[in-house]
Amino acid sequence: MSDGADQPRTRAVTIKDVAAEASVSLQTVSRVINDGPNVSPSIKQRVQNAIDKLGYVPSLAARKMGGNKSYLLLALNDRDRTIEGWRSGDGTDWVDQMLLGGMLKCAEHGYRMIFELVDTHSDNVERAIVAALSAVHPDGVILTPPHGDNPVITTLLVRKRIPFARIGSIHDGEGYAISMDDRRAAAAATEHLLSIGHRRIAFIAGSSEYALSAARLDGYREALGPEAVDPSLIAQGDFTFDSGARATRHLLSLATPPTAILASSDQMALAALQVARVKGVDVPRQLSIVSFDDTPIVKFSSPKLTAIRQPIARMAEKAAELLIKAINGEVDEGVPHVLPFDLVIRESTAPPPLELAQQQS
Amino acid sequence: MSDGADQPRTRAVTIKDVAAEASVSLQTVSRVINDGPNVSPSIKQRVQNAIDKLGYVPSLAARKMGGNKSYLLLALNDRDRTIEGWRSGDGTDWVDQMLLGGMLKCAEHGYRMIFELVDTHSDNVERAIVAALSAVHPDGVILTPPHGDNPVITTLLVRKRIPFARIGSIHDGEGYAISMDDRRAAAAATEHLLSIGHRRIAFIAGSSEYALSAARLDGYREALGPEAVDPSLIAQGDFTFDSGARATRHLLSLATPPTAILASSDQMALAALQVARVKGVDVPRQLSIVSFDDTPIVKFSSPKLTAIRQPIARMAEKAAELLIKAINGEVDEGVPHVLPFDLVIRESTAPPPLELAQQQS
DNA sequence: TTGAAAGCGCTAACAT
DNA sequence: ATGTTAGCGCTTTCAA
Repeated sequence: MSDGADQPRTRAVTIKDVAAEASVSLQTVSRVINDGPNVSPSIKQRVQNAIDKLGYVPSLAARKMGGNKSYLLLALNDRDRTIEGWRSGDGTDWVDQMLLGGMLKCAEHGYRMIFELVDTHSDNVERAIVAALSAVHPDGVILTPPHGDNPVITTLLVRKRIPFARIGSIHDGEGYAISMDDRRAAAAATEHLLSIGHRRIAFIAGSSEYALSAARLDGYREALGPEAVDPSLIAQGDFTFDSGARATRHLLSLATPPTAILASSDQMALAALQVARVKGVDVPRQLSIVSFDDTPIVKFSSPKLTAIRQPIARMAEKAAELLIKAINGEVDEGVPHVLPFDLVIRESTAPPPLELAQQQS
Repeated sequence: MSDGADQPRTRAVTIKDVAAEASVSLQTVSRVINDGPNVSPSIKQRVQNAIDKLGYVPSLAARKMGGNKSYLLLALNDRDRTIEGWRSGDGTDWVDQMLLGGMLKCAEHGYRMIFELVDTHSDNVERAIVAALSAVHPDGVILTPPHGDNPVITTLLVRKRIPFARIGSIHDGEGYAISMDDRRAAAAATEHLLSIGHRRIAFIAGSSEYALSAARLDGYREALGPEAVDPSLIAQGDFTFDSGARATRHLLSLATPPTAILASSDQMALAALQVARVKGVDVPRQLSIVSFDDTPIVKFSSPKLTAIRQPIARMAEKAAELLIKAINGEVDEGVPHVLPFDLVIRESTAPPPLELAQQQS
């Protein structure tokens, strides 16, 4: 095997080359790159020309070594949950949406987002995080559920003085809390159902481990009006398909079954749809269904599901934006950032059967 | 705002600290980290203890600066296509599957995968790639379709002597070609349809920009047998839903329409399904549909689609594995690596209507 | 088998 | 407004 000394191997272009080309010092080039002060327009132009001519791009590693910035944001996702989602092909596009929002925003500012999985359930979460931080040296960290609510992680980050954002985390505290208004979203979905005539609206709650589950339930109650809440129409689920199926079977077997179901996740809504089909209950004519999250699959079911759309990309974008600002010293208030959601009305919601609507009101 | 000089800010643990802790030189620690030769077991153990005690993890940036390895693999994806997929929420999990295979394999070997988008259609692809390479200095690059077939990119990588893998690229040449056997897969799908009695099997081709489109068409032709190929049953698509809908409308309006359709992508198959529904054609009783890719959504359509499953995760895994080996000098032959596919039979395929089957055979 | 010295490409602090 | 110097945390020589 020829040991490639045959070609003069194009050495990488460094700041030195640019400095030589422009006949200035390294430092001046560095100043131009970093948009630093005290560079005369003419020299700046000269350096810029050299950069363009040589196609110079600074090495991230070297920048990190020299200064104290790595131009890296680290996005931490739950390992088990993420891998399980990928393996099962459940159609959840959480990761994609977060890359969409996060990567593009980072790129805008010359940053890069490193995506990493962390095993939360292990008792040495701390070690795992420290390892990632030590290896990557990110300028900021993006925490996704449920990491944003893990005090081991947040206090570690605080101690290390690394700015971080908590996506999907509601409570305030250290780091930027970024979420959508789950309460209002549930209320909006409920109001939509009320507005088209439904009165017996059931709610399938999500796992109580997540703060947003309670928020959604609150929104549902609020929209209904306290006096109109029928506890028998509130079922407990855990976001999974199976739990949704179980809850729906229960609800539909009630003496006076609901005319609409608001499910706290797409999987549970899809389960409701399937149970309804099996029972011969027509959706949406006999039963309306609204789901939460709006992952891709709900657009491909039949009927397509009306859903609350979670603004994941925008949350990731916001997180990146706030962190980059923080890194540059533009400190933002620690106020929770609540992003708008969408209620996407598709085919799974319709007015209730006439006789039932009358009988109820 | 208090300016945190209150806490003694935990300085990062470096190789120096480990050396001091173990009372050895930096170099010895470096040797232990890199599993280098000439370290006595006792010292090695001592150093390892210090590493564990201090929770030391080497900095990627520093390693890159010192040596010539970055422990980074760069995965290049098509910018427009990827973003468009993310924005539209089309349910494609290409990126997820590639992260699944690539990231986990990288992690096994202490590597990291950096995911990056590149605008292929721009005339300065080269500049974009050079920029990414200069910034990241990856030890290897993973090219995804259609990048693996872009000579501008591959020759650049060859010139820079950066090992790379071409996922979904069939032809041999520089870099590791990793693909699934698209020809055999299309043939297998066609054979499945033949075996349950179909004779008029239509094929919706994918965009000719992709080499695999031709391979799939070849497989279809081959399984059918040259003499049985009816050119009017071959329609051109470009992987998108719309193109699939157009092709299907055309096929179903033929004087003697097909009893089965093999579509080169899930989106096109889903489109076929929808067009059939609109036209009142029952799937699978009057029309069978087989799709390519097996993204999550095809499991949630009704009927669920029979599909060829692309082993994306395994291809990414293979790519990472080959590259890491190459980096460590274990050169693999340049032989194309063809990975196995699955034909997942679900609900969208069934024997053709009896009268048609008879009339045809 | 171990250690010491040099340098990777950059930035921060300090000149000028 | 520009240049010079000293590292950053490692690995790669080379020396012992």
